Amino acid sequence: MPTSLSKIKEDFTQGLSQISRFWGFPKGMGAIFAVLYLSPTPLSLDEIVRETGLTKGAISTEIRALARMGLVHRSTKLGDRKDYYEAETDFYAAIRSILKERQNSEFDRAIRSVKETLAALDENWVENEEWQFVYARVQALQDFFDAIDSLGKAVIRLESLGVVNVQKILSVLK
Amino acid sequence: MPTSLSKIKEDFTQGLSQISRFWGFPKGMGAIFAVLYLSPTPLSLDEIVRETGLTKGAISTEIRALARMGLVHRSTKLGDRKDYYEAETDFYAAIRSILKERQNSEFDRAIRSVKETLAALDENWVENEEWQFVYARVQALQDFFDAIDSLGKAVIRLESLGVVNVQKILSVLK
DNA sequence: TACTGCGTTTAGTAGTTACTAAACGCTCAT
DNA sequence: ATGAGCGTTTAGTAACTACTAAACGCAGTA
Repeated sequence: MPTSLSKIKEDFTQGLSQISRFWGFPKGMGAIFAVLYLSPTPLSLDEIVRETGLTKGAISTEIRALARMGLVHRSTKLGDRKDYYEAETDFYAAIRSILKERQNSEFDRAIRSVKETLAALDENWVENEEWQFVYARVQALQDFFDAIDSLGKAVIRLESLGVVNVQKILSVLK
Repeated sequence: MPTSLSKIKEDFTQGLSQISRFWGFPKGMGAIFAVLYLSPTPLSLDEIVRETGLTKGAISTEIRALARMGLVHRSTKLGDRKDYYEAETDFYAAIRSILKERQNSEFDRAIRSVKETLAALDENWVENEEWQFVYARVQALQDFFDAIDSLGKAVIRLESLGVVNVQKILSVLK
């Protein structure tokens, strides 16, 4: 017995909702993106209301967040007062946009605080065991963050290279 | 005017708390890890109470989560009924452990649901435009997840390769 | 046996979050 | 002007989360 296409779409939307929630975003955000992503044409706010069951207000605020992240784009038709929204399909571009958006966020300030700890330790150099121990540990954490950061920057360049290059990276790491 | 080492430690702990919260974990979890990470010796539960200001109960539950993730290790001394905890310093090992722990989590089930959508589409093949469109989009998302997954697996091998190799990767991508 | 010192579990709570419902303001058409 | 049709903002709420305080269980010891 075949499953209907609309049922499949619902399941897909459900999946993206959970993924969204896992990453700390509202699940509605994932649902909105899913609906747009599976639509061949840009959708109006009311159409999204119909597809997701959310209210206009919620969608309005969440779609603004999605747009800031570069995951959806807003467009208009001439002689039509509605806004229309469509999903970004280049995920690497979206990631780059998200990371840029995040630039001055809580996250980066937190990461930076580790670097500041290191600086504070430098300025208050004392020649004792505890100091040396703390310094080494904080330094090690900083190195780790730097490594992750470098890799992150590498990832967001994948778009211009094509996914095939992932294999190249893996072969380097072998 | 020099800052005291204990003040520096506090700031560091504060920073890790925020990082922890950003990743969707309780901020207390970050604080506990920070305290352990900056301690040259394993600490007892009561010592962690003293350093963090949290209650035993909270620390008890959160340290269990940290242990599951491989971020802290529990040990005991002979003839001492206390447990002692210390931080994992090999972050790549910790990441590997976290990903393993996550294996059957909500996240993986969600990711898997995309693959299931693809399978459902395969089983209900119909030769029309909408079907083809949806199939192509879901396939593209799946490809993206696969690429990220490959990179993730690459990252957790960095430990055995040394951070230098990050430069190698970057040069490949250049 | 009772006591002491552990870690754990549980009940309750303050704060946060993801929403809804509805008022609002803006822009265009009449 | 007035009204209709948009998106946005706001006030309120139900559900959830990260904690606290305190009871609990379970050793080893006197």
